[in-house]
Amino acid sequence: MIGLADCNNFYVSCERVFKPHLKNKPVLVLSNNDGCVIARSNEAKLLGIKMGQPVFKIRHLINKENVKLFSTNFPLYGDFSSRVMDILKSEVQKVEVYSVDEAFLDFSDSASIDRAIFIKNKIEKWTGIPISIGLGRTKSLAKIANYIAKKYTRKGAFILEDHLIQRVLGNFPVEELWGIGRRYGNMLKYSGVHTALDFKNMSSSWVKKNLSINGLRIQKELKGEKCFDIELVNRPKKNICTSRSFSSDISDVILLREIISNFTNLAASKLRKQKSCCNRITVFLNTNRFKPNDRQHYPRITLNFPTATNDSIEMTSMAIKALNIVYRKGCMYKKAGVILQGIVSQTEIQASLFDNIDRPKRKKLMQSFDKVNMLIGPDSVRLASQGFQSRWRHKKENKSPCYTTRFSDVLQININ
DNA sequence: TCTGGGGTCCTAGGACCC
DNA sequence: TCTGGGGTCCTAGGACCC
Repeated sequence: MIGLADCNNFYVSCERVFKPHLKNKPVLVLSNNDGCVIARSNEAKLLGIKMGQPVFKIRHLINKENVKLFSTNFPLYGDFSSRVMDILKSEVQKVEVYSVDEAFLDFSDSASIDRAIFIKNKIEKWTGIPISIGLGRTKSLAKIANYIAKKYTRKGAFILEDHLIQRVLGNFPVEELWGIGRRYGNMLKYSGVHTALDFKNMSSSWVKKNLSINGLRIQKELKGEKCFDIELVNRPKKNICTSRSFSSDISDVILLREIISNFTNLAASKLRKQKSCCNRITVFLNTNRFKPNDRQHYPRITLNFPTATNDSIEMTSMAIKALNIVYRKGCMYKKAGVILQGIVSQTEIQASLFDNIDRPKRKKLMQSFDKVNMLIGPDSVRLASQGFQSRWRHKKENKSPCYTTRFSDVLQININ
């Protein structure tokens, strides 16, 4: 059996740990710039607030129902995530950390509802984060079991045993299946496939033709045939992207250079962290698509490095070169980003005959760069091109303290 | 006024090779 | 009548995930 542990309303739950009076109250966590809803408490879901909804469209509801808002606080969520994962790893031998709030667990040694409930309770007691655990023969079935555990059980745990599969699938909406998104969901319903059971009974060749190989795998998994294994090593990323929307529109090329320089440096440090180099860099800009009367421009350009690199200086000058090519004067840009591609391990680099950079020296420089920034804080050492302006940075008006990752934010308790 | 960020995989088609 | 066969690599676009 495979288990899926999934934290309930994860970001909201993290915020509630230090604000227990918000239990049973409607709470939202907002995206960067406090623009969209990215996490909702159950109470907020009941008010009809949707995932991804722009905040300004539900402002009246927020005021009327006294919904509590939080800006994102990723250091806090990241820290809680690793605490939860550590507990899971102490209870189960093989754990695949699937996302910030989800993990697949190998229950092949012993799968019982009591064991699942024990783990769930331990996590809640030790971290304050509520979690649900679902068990099934395959990852896809475990996902379904988790959905039921979360929605229909009190204990927060559920085992999808063989004799239940027929009935459960018959009542499970096809668009809720793992790997079936909105497009496929609509297409399936249009073809008369409404439940997971309908999907399971479709002809495999039709599924393969219309939903490609991955659709076929999902179908097999519903039949109990394992197609996705638990993966224990986290594979290095094949693409690394750093992008942001700005708090206001920007047309100033000098400022855009600073922004692109900052994005490139962030991406480069992610690249070095996983001990990789990249062969290509893409720079893109977007104007504000919600202002159709403004001049629209969505340029993107990819430049190749002569030799795969993870050197911030080399990468930044390439990125700025790219920006200078695509930038159009007079356009108001709302978002920009940098994507690194052609990622290879730093030990497998094809050297170039015409390379004129002193690689060993630069490597040492980057190592010191990273070390200082790790010890003193991000961007303590930076390239001059990164600048010091901050007017493009995010609006975060409701950010909670970093209770668990910053000494100055640690809670103080007065004992009388 | 105001609309997130970071990923993966698959497929088709074009350019190229012998 | 009749115009080969078998590959690789790369990229863009489209689907999906959290």
